[in-house]
Amino acid sequence: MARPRSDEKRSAILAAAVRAIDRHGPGAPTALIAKEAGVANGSLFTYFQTKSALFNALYLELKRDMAAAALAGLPAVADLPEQLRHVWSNWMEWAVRAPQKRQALARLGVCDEVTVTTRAQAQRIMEELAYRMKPPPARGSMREAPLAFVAAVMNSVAETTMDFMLTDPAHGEHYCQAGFEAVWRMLS
Amino acid sequence: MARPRSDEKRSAILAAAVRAIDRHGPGAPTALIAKEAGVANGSLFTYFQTKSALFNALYLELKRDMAAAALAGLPAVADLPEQLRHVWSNWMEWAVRAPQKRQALARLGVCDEVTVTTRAQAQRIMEELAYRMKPPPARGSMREAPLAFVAAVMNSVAETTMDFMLTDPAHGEHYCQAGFEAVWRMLS
Amino acid sequence: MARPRSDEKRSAILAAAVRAIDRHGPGAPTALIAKEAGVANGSLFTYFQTKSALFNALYLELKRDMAAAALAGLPAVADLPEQLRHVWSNWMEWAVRAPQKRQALARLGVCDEVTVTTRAQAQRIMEELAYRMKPPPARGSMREAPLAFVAAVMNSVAETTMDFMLTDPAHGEHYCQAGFEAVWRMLS
Amino acid sequence: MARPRSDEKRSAILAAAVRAIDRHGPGAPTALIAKEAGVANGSLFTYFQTKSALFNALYLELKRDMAAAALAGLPAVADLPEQLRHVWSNWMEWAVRAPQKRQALARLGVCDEVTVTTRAQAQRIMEELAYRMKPPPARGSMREAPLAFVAAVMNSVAETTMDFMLTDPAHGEHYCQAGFEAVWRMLS
DNA sequence: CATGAATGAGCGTTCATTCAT
DNA sequence: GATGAATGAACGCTCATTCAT
Repeated sequence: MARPRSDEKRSAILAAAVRAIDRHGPGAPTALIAKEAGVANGSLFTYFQTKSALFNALYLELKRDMAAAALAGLPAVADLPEQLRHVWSNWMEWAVRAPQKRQALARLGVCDEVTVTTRAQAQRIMEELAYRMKPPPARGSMREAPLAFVAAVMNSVAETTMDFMLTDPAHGEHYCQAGFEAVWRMLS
Repeated sequence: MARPRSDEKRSAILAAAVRAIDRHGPGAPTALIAKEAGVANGSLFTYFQTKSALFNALYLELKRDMAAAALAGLPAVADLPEQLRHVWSNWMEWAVRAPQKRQALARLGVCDEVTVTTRAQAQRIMEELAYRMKPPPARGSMREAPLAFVAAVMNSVAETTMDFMLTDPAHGEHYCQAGFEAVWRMLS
Repeated sequence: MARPRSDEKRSAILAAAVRAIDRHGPGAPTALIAKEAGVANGSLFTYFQTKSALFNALYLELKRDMAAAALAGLPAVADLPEQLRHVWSNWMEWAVRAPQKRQALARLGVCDEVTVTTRAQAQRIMEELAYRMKPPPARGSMREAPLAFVAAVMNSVAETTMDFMLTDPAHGEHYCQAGFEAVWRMLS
Repeated sequence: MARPRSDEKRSAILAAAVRAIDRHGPGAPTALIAKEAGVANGSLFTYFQTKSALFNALYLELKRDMAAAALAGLPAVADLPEQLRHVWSNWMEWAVRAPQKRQALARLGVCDEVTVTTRAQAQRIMEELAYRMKPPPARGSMREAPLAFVAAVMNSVAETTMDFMLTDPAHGEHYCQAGFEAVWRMLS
């Protein structure tokens, strides 16, 4: 099957899915997503074979988006802690800037429709983040933990931090700081 | 008085719900839950006014169960690190012993049917855990973070650790150890 | 089967049914009726074998109540028009005084659960009213109409009049008058 | 454009609803209506958002149908009584010709799902009938009654007459006559 | 390819009636 | 007899997916 006509429509569907999942969770009807995207009900299935396929694609897209944001503008020359802080800030800022994406991603993360395969791909994306943030292991037993575990822990702390930043924006900076410190200690 | 409402049936429904949510997520049909519990479809609604009510009750029950397991047999006299390690071990063991409960709890935690009120109650339960584990803050900026945030971060690391322990049981002990160390460093 | 214990309970159920049907129509749950009557769910079925049986009994009771009210205090010696006006006034006053009964009766009148047998019995009750109101037929073709038809027409005009009196109480007297006049002309 | 919404199907649903309501009252299951209309269960909801919406639309449609039938072929030049008799005959004939519609309309008329708004629209339709039948008020107190009341009374007598015509068709003509006379006297 | 009507299995919940206590 | 929990068929409505246009 040739690639469907319009990349624009594909993107519109993905963007609409973000908003729909943010508001209604993974139970958001495909009809609603299509409507928000400005395409017909059935057209959604031209671009994604099933609702699951859409969700899997979206999950990866959001992970990539998040990772790219976190790594954006990374100063090549800077001492390690500064780099780490930069990545962390970027990451948290992404969540604050695009709360719908953040929420959609969180909801997709726990939804059965996202397959193990997809999750594995996503993990690989995240491991790069972890890799960049991980200092040379000096001591402690976390150093022997597989990268996947480190990445997952880091990610879960990040998620929690984002939650608090979004729920209580007045102290956003404070949570951001505390979250970073937690991760930093964990890793060092 | 007529046949009294049976605690046994109530428990059977809750237990059935655990299994059903473990397998099918919060979308698990009430009919399935009832069937697994060995009661009629409509009887479920004698014990819980709505599916939501059932889920909220179950969420609290599972949190309480988990907290109780974590705090079980806490040695009164022991130095702090030992106590912490004990709690952490209990906690992880609970997840390994009752993976369905663990999974159901995780799924309920991200489901819209669980209300803010219920979450607030649950948080209070978990804060006790955090309180017991929290060492006297000596330095660092985590010390100024509200207890809720500390509890949430700790919980998220625990969840991640459980995931790895359940997915890769062969290295369960290793993850348990690494997770503990992460939390320990974070807090100290 | 002996008559059930308490006539009081039977009456309480009937009275509760009036209120429930007034508010919810014939779809009112038996459980609600029982609750309003202050008896247990199942007890209702000790006094009335089925919901239908309850409704049929209530229908007759209300018709009787209405007819009795209409004929109450009928002056033995008075010219015909005066008697008729008296009956009509009584009738309308009943509706105004007991709007729930009136509404319940109206709702039961169009409900399938009330059987033809019951309706026939009710008609006999109403025919007495018609008989008392019917002047000696002098002319016109209504004179040849069967009493049942006359009674039914009279009843339908009365129902309509009641509706307007209850909906627009400010002009109640006016509608009462106009309704009476309509019936009077019809019959004379 | 995709398959357009079919007026044929819409009509089939309305017609099926007439039959279903005639037989089972407003409690008729939507599934039954859909089946009788030869469409899928869910298709009914493509044409009418809810069961209530269907009932409201049907109520208006039937009222319009009835009014149109009553006014059909009204001789332009004829003395007043003759015109009135013509309308009345048409009206009664409609009931005899389409007893299911008549019955469905009667049942819908007392059903809570038909809203006040719909009833108001229906009243406007019926007032035209009343207007055409109302002779120039010469005397009596009905002349001061609002048109709505006159229309309602006329309608209720018509309904009663229809009932007798349908229940006892052998004397249909007789009831038709007597009903007309009743209305005529009432109004004149 | 785009459209949106058509499909029908599936869901949460209700309720008349029964029956264990 | 009184109670109210138990039952399970039934209902209105949704929604992923298909397919006629």
